[in-house]
Formats: sequence, structure tokens, C-alpha cells
Amino acid sequence: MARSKEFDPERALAQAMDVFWRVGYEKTSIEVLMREMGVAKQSLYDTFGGKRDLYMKALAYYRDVTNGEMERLLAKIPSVKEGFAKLLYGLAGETPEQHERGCLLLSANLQRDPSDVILTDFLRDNQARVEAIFVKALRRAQKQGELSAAQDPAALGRFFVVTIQGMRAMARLKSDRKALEQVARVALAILI
Amino acid sequence: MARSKEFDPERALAQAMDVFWRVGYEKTSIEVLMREMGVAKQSLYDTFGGKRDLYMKALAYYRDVTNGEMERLLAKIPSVKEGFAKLLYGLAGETPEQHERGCLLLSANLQRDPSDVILTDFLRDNQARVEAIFVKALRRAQKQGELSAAQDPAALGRFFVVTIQGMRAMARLKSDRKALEQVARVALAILI
DNA sequence: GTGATTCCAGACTATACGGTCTAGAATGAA
DNA sequence: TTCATTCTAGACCGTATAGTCTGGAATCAC
Repeated sequence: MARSKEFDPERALAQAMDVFWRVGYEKTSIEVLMREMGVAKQSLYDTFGGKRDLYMKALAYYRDVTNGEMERLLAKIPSVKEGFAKLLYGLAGETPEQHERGCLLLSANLQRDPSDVILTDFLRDNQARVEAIFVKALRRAQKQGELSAAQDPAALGRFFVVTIQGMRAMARLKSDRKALEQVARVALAILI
Repeated sequence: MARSKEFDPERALAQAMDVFWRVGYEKTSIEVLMREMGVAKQSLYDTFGGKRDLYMKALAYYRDVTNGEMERLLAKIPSVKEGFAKLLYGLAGETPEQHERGCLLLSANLQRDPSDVILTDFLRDNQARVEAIFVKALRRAQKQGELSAAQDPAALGRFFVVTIQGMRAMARLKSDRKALEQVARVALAILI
């Protein structure tokens, strides 16, 4: 048989995600990817395909990690309102470096070529997934009597997707915890 | 003396802005700028400096136009709540092409190199300007008895900046008027 | 008309980058 | 040991692009 891989593909993918996250797709060169991933050029192309394939894999990896965390957070906290508060205040309280990185998928949305249907569909699908996570939690809140049955979970879910993306954009421009907490407080007041 | 310019520099700048808006800074080539602006290469460099100088001028132009429109809209409508409603529903009701373009300055924020302090400062300054426009309107609302004096105009102003940016991000990904109107309705419910 | 200036078209340069290919060393199963 | 496979290192190629430079035509004040 053959020689076995000397690097851990998942670990290398995580490193690639990290680079794309910090630097952005266009500005990331194959050279820096090789260095950060610790993989030679030929191995990179053999294992992940070209730069764009690697990018798409990194996006999927990012999505799985972050959505999983979010879902777990909302599920484990009895009070749904508290769960959303943790989410928003947690975002506000991130480090300046984290604020600067922002959200890989939001950056992907604003850097993408609109004619790139593969990427666009991927991001649309992800937005639907996040909305679904939020709607599920909001329905639970209604069932628990925490949230008025008159409210529309779908509308509220979309609202929080919008709020988080807006906060991410603001945080990326200026890492101002207090300002972000003000926004979080206003947004959370919707949940009555 | 000399020959006078054959093109209108402001008109050419508006065209450049349009290209950067649709295509993004990185993907915009000098060649397409020349074509769309109707200006030869040498004239472009003589009049506007390099690509980056032109970009910065286009951003300033965009800022002046859009902020001016926003300020005028909020000032001319007696009810401040109605003014914000017009703003948000207006955004929701834009054409798919407009949604896809999104906001030039939001794109600039998410495409920028964080080490680019000139651009970063420019965008921070603009965010402060927009917040100030909103705060001014919200104070008026309080004076008119339209908004509770217990509310914090600074926090609400930031909240609407965040909401609009989030809506812009969502609209760029998927031009869904009804979904955006749902979000607008939820956000406007804050104004009590 | 004259001369300074600006216009346009296009050649040219330097650079960066994605991707392919070559060559030899390292590895592991049969 | 043998041999297929994967590894690393780096040469190489094609392309795209920002910016400079050249040259000749057009324009305007004097």
C-alpha cells in the first residue's frame, strides 16, 4: 500500500478556516495557506482540491462548529430569553481580535460574487438553518409561557439573525463592548 | 492656457462609485473603470490619482449622497416613528438589484484590510455621523411626546444602525421583501 | 498662429498569484 | 526487499492587473 498522510486533514482544514477568517478569500494566497496549514503545495491540491474547494470546505466546517455551539447553548438553558441574552451579550463581550474577525459567513456574503450560485446557495441555506434554530427556541419559549403566543416566531427569528449580523458588522468596525451591549439590551426588549 | 477637460469629473466619479458599488474594490479593474467612466487611463490617473484614491473619493461621494437623503427624509416627516418606518420599509421594498448591491460602505467594512487605518477611520467616522442623524431625530421624537423620555436615544440610534446593516446583509443574500418587512415591523416596535 | 496643456490610444513594465509538473526522499504493506 | 503511494521542495507557466511612459491629435488663451 501507500504511505499514510503526515498531517491531520481536519486540523489542516481548521487552520485553513482560520486563515480565510482572518484574511478573507481574495487576499489569502496559496503560499500563506501552505505555511499556516503546514502542508506542501502538492499535498494541498491532492487533499483539498484548489483554493476555492478548500474555501468551501472551510465554510462548511465553520458553519457546523458555530451553529452547533449556538444550538447547544440555546438548548441547555431553561430560559429561552436568557439564552438569547447569553448569545448577544456574549458577542458583545468578545475580544477586539474576535470582533475584528467577525463572522466568516457574513464576510463571505459581502465579499462574494453574486453570480457565484454555489456559494450563494450555501449561504442562503445556512441562513435558513440559523433561523430554524432560533424559531425552535422561540416556540419553546411560547410553550413555556415565556413569550406571548401573539408573537410570530418566524419574524422574531429573522429579526435576531439580522440583529446578530448587524452587531457583527458594527463590532468588526469598532470593538466597543458598551455600545454593543446597549444594542443587545434594546433588541432583547422585543421578547415579551 | 490649456485645453479644458472633456468629461465632467463629478459625473465620472459617480460612475466610478457605481462600479465599485456593483463589483467591489478588489474585483474592479482599471480597465472597466475607464470604460464605465468614459475616461482614458492617463486622464484617470491625472484627475483622480490611483485606483485607491478614486475608491476613497467614491466612498465619500456615496456617504454624502446617502446620508443627505436619510437626513432629509427624517427631517421632513413630522412623525419621527413614521420617518424610521419609511426608512426601513423603503429598504425592504427596494428592487432585487438594489438589494444585491447593498450598501457600499457596509461592503467596504467587510472587505477592508483591518490594518488600513485610513479606510477604517473613514468608516468609523461615518458610523458616528449616521448615529448622530438618528439620535437627533429620536430626541425630536421625545420632545414631541412621540417617544418615552425614559428611552436612551444613543442606544436606540445604535440599534437602528445595527438593524439597517443587518437588513442590508440579509437583503444582499436574498431579496425577500416580506421577510425584510417582518424584521422592520419587529424593530419598529421598539419605538414606544 | 503659437505654445502650453489635456485629450486619447496603446505599448510596456513589474509583480503577484493560482495551478501544474518534476524529482527525489520517506513510508508501509505484501 | 519491493513497489505503490505520499511526502517535500521548488521550478515553471499562463494570466491578470496596477501603474508608467510615449506619441500624436485636439483645444484654448494669447
